[in-house]
Amino acid sequence: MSQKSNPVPKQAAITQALLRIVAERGLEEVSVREVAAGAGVSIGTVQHYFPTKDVMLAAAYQEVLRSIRARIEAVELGPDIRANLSAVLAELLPLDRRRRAETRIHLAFAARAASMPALAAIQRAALSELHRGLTDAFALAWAGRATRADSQLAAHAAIAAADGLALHAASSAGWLTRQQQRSVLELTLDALMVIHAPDG
Amino acid sequence: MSQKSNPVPKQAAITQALLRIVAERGLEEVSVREVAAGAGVSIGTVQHYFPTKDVMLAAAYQEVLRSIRARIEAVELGPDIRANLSAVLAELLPLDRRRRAETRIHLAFAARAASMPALAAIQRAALSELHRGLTDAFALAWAGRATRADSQLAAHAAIAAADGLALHAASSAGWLTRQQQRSVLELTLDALMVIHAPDG
Amino acid sequence: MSQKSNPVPKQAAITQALLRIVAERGLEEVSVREVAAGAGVSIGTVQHYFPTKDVMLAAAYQEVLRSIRARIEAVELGPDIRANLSAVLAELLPLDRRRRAETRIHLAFAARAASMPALAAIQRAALSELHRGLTDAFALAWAGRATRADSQLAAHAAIAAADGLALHAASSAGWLTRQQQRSVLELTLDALMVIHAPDG
Amino acid sequence: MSQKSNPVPKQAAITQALLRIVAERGLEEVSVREVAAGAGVSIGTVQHYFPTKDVMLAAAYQEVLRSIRARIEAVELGPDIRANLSAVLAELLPLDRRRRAETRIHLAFAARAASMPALAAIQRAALSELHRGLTDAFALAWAGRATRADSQLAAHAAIAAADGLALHAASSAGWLTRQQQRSVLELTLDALMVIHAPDG
DNA sequence: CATGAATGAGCATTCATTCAT
DNA sequence: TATGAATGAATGCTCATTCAT
Repeated sequence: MSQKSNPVPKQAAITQALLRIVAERGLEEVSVREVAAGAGVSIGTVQHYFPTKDVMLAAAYQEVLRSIRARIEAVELGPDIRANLSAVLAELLPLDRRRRAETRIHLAFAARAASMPALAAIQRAALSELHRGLTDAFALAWAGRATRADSQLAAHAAIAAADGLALHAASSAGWLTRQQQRSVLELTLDALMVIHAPDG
Repeated sequence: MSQKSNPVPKQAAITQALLRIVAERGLEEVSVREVAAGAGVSIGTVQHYFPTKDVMLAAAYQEVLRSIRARIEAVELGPDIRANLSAVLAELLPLDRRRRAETRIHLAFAARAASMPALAAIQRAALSELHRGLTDAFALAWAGRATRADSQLAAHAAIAAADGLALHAASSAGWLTRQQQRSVLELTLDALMVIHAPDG
Repeated sequence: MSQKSNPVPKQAAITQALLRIVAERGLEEVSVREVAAGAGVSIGTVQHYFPTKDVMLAAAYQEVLRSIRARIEAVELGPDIRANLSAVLAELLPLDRRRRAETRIHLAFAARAASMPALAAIQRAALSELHRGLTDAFALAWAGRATRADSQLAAHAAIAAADGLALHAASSAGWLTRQQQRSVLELTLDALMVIHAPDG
Repeated sequence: MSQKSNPVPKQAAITQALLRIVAERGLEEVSVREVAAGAGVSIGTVQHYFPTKDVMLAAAYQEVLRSIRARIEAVELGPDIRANLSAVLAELLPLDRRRRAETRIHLAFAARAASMPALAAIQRAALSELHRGLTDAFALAWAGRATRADSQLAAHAAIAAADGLALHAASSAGWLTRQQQRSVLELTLDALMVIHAPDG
């Protein structure tokens, strides 16, 4: 069609279409048919790029995790570690349209990962990277006052808090307001920080 | 109807078969056929009790939540509130075979609830009940030193922590050992309690 | 329920419900379920009165033919044979709400009769009776000027004309206005009568 | 595609199989499975060409009407209009094996058209075309002695007579012999022609 | 690189019917 | 007389996938 570049490479159009369906209707509504229609290509084309549905799902999951990671990396980090933690973890909460979509997608894949080892591996890698960053942050904040193991545990607690909130917000629509999500996250982070506070 | 008793009422056999499939293979593997086979009844019988698949899913979800609630209510509560909180929330973690199955089921339904309002309503009711109990516990522990709102927030944080851990453990097999799950939960509860501690 | 009489005997309620479904949605939409629901009785009750669906269909067909025959017999016959013919055959055309329903029902059963001998036999009996009456009418009108065979043929032609019009009107909604149906029927009867007219 | 020719294109094989089932066992016995088996293709293939059953039915109906029209157009027309009318309308009567099949099919679809507007539209178009031709024939026969409206009415009467006879013959097996069908059609046409005969 | 014909297993659901009460 | 539990075959349809072009 276009003489030079492909403004939206088909492969990307396909994963984006898939993620749109997951966000709007859930992972169980994803079919090769629907994805092809959503991407404006033929079924054959979808399967040219992704030989099986599982491969397509894995690619889409990679894609959404890449997107979340990019957003986290884009967070402006300052000298206040506590504020940095808040800012980073807030990116995991469904606080705006985009994050709401991502959370739904993430939740859907997380649930499916429970019975699809390939997805579980992808997720573990993403969790691992985030956990490393948070551990470093806690270690820095508690410089000298806590062990590496303490920081790792706190990092686990922080991610669990954020993902737990995201889970509740995404699956029980209306259960937690945006304000409540923020407050609970702040509360948990405050509480965790206090444990090894200078005069704790 | 029958003079004595129905050793395993068919309706219960059907929901149990459904939950077994969810635990072993995931919610997306649930089909009326499989459920009927698993329950040892005909397809027609399944649909005599549950006119549509959605009704069947909702009934099964109710059932698993009832089961979790029953386990929580069976927890021996003592005078030590902090210990009670641990014991109750540990019931949400996949620490043994039974709880692992329940967590997978719960996660699967929670994800689907994101696009099935009927399931979301069921879940909200269950969350609400648990939240009330935890709020009371925090309020009792902090008697006089914190507002009701403080207790409610802490309760949200505690459930989020437990469900976040359960989510990670269930979906990223191997990411968190049982010991880590326990430690992180204890850490979070300790941290939350400290906030309004007598000499905090 | 009612202490004394059954205001609407269930058997009749069932056939009436069936005929209502045929008129509104077609014979292929008739199922034991729907009929039971429409009659306000249980499926078991329907099958108590009509052991199989075919029996139920036959009974309903008998019923609608009985109803048509009753209407024909209720036609006020006068000394003018030509007028009587018009009046009788007009009862077969879907000229008002009631006759429209009956025509649809009749057409549906006639079509099915092509592959259900039991229904064909019922229909043949009804046609036979009507044909006898019309033959007599033509014979009377043509007294002495035509053979019995001529009258029989004319009777066949008259019924065919009326049923053909009813077929077109019922199956091709909008193809023939009520006025057109009447005019075509009159034209055909006029034409048939003329053949052996006194000075033909 | 194929270098030479597709001896029996699958699409046609499918409609033919469907029509065979209708002729032999009735429209209510048509199922996608049976049609696929009858056409010697897979279920998936049937639904590749006809996404829904209704689309398949409509296509088959178009096909049978096309076939009837082709037979009518193949009738050798001569200078004798009255004879032409006979010849054309006789094509609508189930006088031989082929026409018997077509009549059964036509009747089945006509009945279903009463509750399927899509089929009704198809039928109306076919009726319209036939009606136009017959109107022209009557007009020609009555040149100068009758209005266009007279001819239209007579055309309606002629089609109604033929379709009425076909209806009776197809649905009440044995009710009308082939000879009777012919005689009644001739009688009706004679009668209609006489009305505006030169010395009528 | 991209298409779409073709497949057949699988899906949820509806069906008429049997049977015990 | 009337019910509804139970059955299992059959329904229209969607599915992921293969393959020839």
